[in-house]
Amino acid sequence: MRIGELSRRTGASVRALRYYEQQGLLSATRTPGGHREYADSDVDKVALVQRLIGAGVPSAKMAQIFPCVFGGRSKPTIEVVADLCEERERINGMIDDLLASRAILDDMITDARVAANA
DNA sequence: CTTCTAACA
DNA sequence: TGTTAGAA
Repeated sequence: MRIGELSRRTGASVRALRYYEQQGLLSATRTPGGHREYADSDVDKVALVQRLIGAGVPSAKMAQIFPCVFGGRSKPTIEVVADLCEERERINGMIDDLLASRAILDDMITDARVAANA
């Protein structure tokens, strides 16, 4: 499929798709006319990238942190494992912040209900 | 009409 | 990232 279809099927902008390629997160073959040609499996790859971006993982480091998933055929390094654990910790922090935010909202909602019925 | 590259009020 | 120009 070409970039337009991949864009529609993933929700990622065409711009973002080309950007992912620059970051080494996506590979595409070229048609004789120079157009990018993607495989069906790239839909899932883009979904993963989007998920990681959503989790706050810098796209610049993704290619190095996940060599086992993207292009690089190298074996996971000790440092890679360390980076992975680091990201995990960061995400745990995000989860804690979200829980705290929800708790605050819960209190606000409770107070608002009391005020509304008062 | 779709994609490509390069660049920026 | 969006967007835009000019070309294929």
